[in-house]
Amino acid sequence: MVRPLPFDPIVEAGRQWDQRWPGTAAMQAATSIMRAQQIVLARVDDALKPWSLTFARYEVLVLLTFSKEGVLPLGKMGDRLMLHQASVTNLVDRLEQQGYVRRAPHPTDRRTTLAELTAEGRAIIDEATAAVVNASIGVAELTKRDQQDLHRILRKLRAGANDFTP
Amino acid sequence: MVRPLPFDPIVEAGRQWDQRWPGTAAMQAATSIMRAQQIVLARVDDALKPWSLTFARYEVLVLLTFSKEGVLPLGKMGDRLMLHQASVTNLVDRLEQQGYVRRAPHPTDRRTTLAELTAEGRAIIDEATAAVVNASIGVAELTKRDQQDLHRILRKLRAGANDFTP
DNA sequence: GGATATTACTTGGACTTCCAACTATCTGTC
DNA sequence: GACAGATAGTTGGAAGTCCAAGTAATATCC
Repeated sequence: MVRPLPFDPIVEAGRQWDQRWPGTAAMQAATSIMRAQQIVLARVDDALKPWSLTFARYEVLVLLTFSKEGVLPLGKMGDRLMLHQASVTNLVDRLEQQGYVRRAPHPTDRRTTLAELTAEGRAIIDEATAAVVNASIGVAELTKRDQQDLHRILRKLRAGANDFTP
Repeated sequence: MVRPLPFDPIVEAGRQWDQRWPGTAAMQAATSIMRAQQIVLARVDDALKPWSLTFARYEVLVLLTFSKEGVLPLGKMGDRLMLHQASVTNLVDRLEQQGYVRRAPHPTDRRTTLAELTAEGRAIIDEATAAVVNASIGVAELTKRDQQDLHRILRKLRAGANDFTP
């Protein structure tokens, strides 16, 4: 738990930074992103507690739901979630232990492992999503306009990081 | 390393989400924040490699630089950096091992531990900051206007999370 | 003044992320 | 067809984050 301050620490940091170094606006933007991520993560994780899920594992389930059969190769999931392969292995390990997902061999490529939604996994997604939506996906304070602006601005960042070819 | 996709995975996720659940804009905003944090973190961490620093530990050093004597209680650093006390303990442990910081007892309150910049810590900050600024603090693609908009929008989120009393 | 509550920090454990190294399998080339 | 290189996934280790519990010291309150 973090105690509230009588001032905005990022604004205050900007004041100090400005006296020494260039790039104050960039520093404040970067720091804001770091902090916003912490907030969203904590809120969504909290909303997912009833299913012992985290945002990371929840995203894996959602992605599987998006695929027709509820089945995807681990590698493809890493690409879509922009996660390292090792992270996907870890998340699928845990989801498998929880019974939400099972591993299955790929029918033709024996290097590939498929992750497949179990009946239970499929059963809880709508419930869990309702909870996440009810928590405004962690961004309750933002208007729809704010949310869209955020997406638009951060898309530039992601494009520059080679997340996709525009 | 993550392979670039032929489409924007967040836009694509929005398309799929929209067919099932409400709150697509919020989902895209939240996901964008999560991904942006990853990008900024990776870039700044990379810029700090020459000093074996990470963004997290670098922020501790910067905060100490902002204080007149280069000395702060660990608890106060946690408040300002919006980090759990255990995280501060961890970061100061590592910075102490690296010789950038040393622990000192508080003159009057024996519960309190102070973190103090060493000469070496003080010596590298400007260099390291130059590298971080040179990396645009991870947000090179954003105009100053974008950076300010981001800060302004995310401030609402932070205010709602009780980071400060406005 | 002494019991109780609060505060400051540390420790151990859980989780996520990454990297580097490793195994297994497939692909492409000669 | 065989060998070199690419690809898929796992493992082990490092880092950062949090929580919960524990220790020590200070504050508060009757």
